[in-house]
Amino acid sequence: MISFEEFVLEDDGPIYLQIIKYIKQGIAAGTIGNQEEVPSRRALSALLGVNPNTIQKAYHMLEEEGIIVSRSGAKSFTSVDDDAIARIRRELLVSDTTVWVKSMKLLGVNRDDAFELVRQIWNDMAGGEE
Amino acid sequence: MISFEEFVLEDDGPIYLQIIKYIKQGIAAGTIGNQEEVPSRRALSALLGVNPNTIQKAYHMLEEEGIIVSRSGAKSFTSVDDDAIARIRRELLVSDTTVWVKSMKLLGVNRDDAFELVRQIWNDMAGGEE
Amino acid sequence: MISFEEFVLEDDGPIYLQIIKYIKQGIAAGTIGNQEEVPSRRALSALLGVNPNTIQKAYHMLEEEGIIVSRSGAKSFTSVDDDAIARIRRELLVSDTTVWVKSMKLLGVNRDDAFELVRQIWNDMAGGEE
Amino acid sequence: MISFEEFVLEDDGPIYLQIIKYIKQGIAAGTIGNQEEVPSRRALSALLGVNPNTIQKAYHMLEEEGIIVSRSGAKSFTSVDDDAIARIRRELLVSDTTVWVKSMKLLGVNRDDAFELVRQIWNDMAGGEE
DNA sequence: GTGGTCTAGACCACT
DNA sequence: GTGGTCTAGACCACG
Repeated sequence: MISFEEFVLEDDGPIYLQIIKYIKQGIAAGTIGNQEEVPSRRALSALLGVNPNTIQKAYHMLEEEGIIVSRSGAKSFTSVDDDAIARIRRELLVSDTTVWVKSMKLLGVNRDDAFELVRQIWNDMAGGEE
Repeated sequence: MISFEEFVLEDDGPIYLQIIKYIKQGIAAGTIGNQEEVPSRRALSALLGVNPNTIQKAYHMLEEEGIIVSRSGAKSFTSVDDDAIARIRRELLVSDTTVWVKSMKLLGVNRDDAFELVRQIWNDMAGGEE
Repeated sequence: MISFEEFVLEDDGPIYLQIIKYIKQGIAAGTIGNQEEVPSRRALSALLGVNPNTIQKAYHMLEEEGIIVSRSGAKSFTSVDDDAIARIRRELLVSDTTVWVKSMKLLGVNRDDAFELVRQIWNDMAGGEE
Repeated sequence: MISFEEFVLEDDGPIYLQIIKYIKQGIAAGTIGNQEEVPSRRALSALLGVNPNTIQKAYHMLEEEGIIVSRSGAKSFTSVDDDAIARIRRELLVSDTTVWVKSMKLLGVNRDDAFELVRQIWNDMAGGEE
């Protein structure tokens, strides 16, 4: 069963996109495996405090991407082979890093200063690889 | 006069927020100084190809934050002292970098691999410091 | 025993309403008589390939209308006198035909062209009187 | 401008399908022409007493069928050439007539009796071709 | 309990 | 004012 304990709802963009990104990140990180059970619309709706329809929209788009499969009346599961995982992982790595690099350039920071800033922040944060 | 040459319109979120963020980043980067003239609503509307109302909305919110003020008829100017600039800059640097580091850790990327990925992407992008 | 051989499941509206309409039409047509046995929930569920709850819902509404009643244990039977049959039949004939005539008039079809269209379609369809 | 004076909201099926059918019938009957203005979402929403989003759904599906064209911020218009009109007309004629024929067969009415019933009802109704 | 669909209301960008 | 999108709540069929 996919856990949403780590999920925090931002008020940045559409909620359904935040959910999609969270699941993709989990798959790319290996936290979410293949044929893993997905929380029901109602359960996740109650947990996150959003409307079931919003969850439905996120799941529906993931289903169109082939990342989860749903059958009416039955539970839903992930469906990701190794190729799909690699594709999702690369997609997230490039998009997130591009956003950050763009921000650094806009702030007039050169690459070495940016790396130095990362070194200061990286170790202060918990979790992940060291 | 504030330049919008570096500005690229994304289809992420509301346009007026993108404009606000661009100006704040410019101030933080030092490319936009104090008492610098802001393009007229009409001119910026034509340059970016967006509706004048959208520009008006962005300027209005910046005025409420005290970041731009209207003087001498129709022209508007920035209004930020050095302390404000330094504060905004540090805030943006830390928050954007923290977001990216968090994402890399979620994806299980170690620091050296993350740096290597940045090196690949940094030079492929136009603009900013080299 | 009511036969469901002629029944075809559409994807128009709620299934339980389709079942109710089918039985009412059968009564109006005379193919379903008074005190005729109704298939068990389980049997009809298996025959139509729909969920037993859906059958239950249809039967429950028919019971509330007094059209079927439960007798002698689990078996259910129809309960309609001749006057009721004639009234239902006339209602269905007039309402369905009125709907069709209204549609033809809206489309600007005269009566003879409408009849010619019916002749083309009537024979292509299976079942019913020839 | 398309008129909705003749439109009556049934509680049969989905509202957006009723709206789609009404517009298609108008096009097939010649009541609605090419390049004719379509009521705005808000205006039709207020007139029919339904949510603007329901109108939006109907219009969106009509746009996917190429029957109306919409531009953001501008009014919407129909877009139907003679071929499209003929296609829509045939589609409605066959589907409506098929429904009626199916109903008559289920009620055990033969073709001649059905025709006689139509003759009784046809002239009692106002409008359309005589 | 499950997933799927329809209707409702608010917000955004644009003319 | 216009069209487009996001979130919300209720209902239906199904296991």
